[in-house]
Amino acid sequence: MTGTPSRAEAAGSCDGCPVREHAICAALDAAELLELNSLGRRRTLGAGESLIWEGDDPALVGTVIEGTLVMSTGTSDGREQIVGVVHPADFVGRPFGGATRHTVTALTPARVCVFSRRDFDGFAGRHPPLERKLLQHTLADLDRARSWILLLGRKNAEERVAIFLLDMSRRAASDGAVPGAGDRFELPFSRQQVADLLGLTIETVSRQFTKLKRAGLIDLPSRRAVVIRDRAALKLLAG
Amino acid sequence: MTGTPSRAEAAGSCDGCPVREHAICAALDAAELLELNSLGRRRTLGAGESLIWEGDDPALVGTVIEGTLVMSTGTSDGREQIVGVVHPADFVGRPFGGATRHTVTALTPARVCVFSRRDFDGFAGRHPPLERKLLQHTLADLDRARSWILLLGRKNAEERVAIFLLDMSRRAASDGAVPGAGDRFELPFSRQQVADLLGLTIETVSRQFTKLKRAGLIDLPSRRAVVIRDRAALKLLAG
DNA sequence: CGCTGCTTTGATTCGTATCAATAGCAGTGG
DNA sequence: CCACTGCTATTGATACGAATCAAAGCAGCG
Repeated sequence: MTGTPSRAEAAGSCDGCPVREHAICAALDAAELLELNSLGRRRTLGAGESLIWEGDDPALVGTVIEGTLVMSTGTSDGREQIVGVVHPADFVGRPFGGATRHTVTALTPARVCVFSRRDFDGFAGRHPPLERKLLQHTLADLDRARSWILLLGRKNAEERVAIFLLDMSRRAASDGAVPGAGDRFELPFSRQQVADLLGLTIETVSRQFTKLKRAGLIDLPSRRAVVIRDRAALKLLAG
Repeated sequence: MTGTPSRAEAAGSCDGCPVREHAICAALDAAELLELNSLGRRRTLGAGESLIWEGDDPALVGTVIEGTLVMSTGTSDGREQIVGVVHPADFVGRPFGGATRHTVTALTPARVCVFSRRDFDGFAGRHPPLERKLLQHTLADLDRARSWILLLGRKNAEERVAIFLLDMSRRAASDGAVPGAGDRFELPFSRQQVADLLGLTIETVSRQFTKLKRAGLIDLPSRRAVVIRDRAALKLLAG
């Protein structure tokens, strides 16, 4: 999807940044952007690499430029739960006090525009439009978190997997270059990670995948690839 | 806890408002507060009464002055899930576009300071400190939603109930007039509502309550009353 | 070609839901 | 004051879905 970064982008400027219009930065004009930019830096992450650890302090915040990341927590006895998925243009980290509660890990190679919380808080305080954009992003995150609560509280394994696949498909369609896409995509998640996201075990996820495949609703050409064959039926299962 | 409302408060002014310092209004000075106040009105709700319905539009937003409310959604086949609990000083409703996704219902008699979303959005846009406060509240809500995701995704019935009771106890202690309180409190929830909150059935909740009672960790003097007898043990169960 | 790690599949167990009945409490009217 | 009613909560028996335990299959990679 991304070609070679332009020289300006590589050098850490915001010109040609693919999320310029969608991230909170959209609230800033060129001069302000330059100022904010001088406070932060680009960070590249490999798949599996973590940006922030649970309980981290001094904390980092930032905007995802490229790649998919997850926020996760564990219970004391080792059970894991993914509590949020972070996509390009999403904001990550916890501004305004409070220790970071989650580990943030890249699932795919990723680029993030990061700031120390201190710097970011200060800058945001001087730029209300930025805070307004951040508020809007946060409200959207909260909506997503709440539908996830419904999924985890009241949906069974089949419904969870159906919802997950439709969700992934929608996202693939939205940022896919090809307009007709969305029916065929690569998951950024391993089976275990899908399980950690849906509050299930890897075995249950696997079984549900094969069940959907056998029923002809989806196809699984490779471990990470998914093809939606019968979206309507899938939506029905999603409840 | 509340005496007779002062004449000013009854008339709809903010003087002596019990959440003046904790709600988003804390960001405003006297003059601004007067202006905001002129846009809204007080609404009194009886227990069980709803303030906002799922898919509502024209939408309402506001600040809870007194009482406990819940935000809930249901699946098409009638399963219910509570996706958020709203306490005094909390903000409720969805500003900035997007249809309201949840029904908001009072569990106890409640007073809410309400605005039309349109009016509120406009006012907020002209008052950055208010938006900043709202952002902080929203970030806190998001944190709470995410710990709830962990609970629903990875905790068993016993852990869920233990966490719930400790949570309720903490809240009772924080707004209780008596400083030594927190070990004895009234639940604003029926058993069914506890079940809807914890993603369980009423029978499972009841069984866990009796189990904790028999184990001597809690006491249940009446349907809604709870006494914590062994907080340490309860914390252990909470995981 | 044979590791190594991920995924699928199978057998069984366990926790919670479901179904069904009883018990307790609050309100109502005799 | 007590029977009656309706509602909420508790308790019990059983069923079912997902977890757990265990093994085999499959891809990527030295």
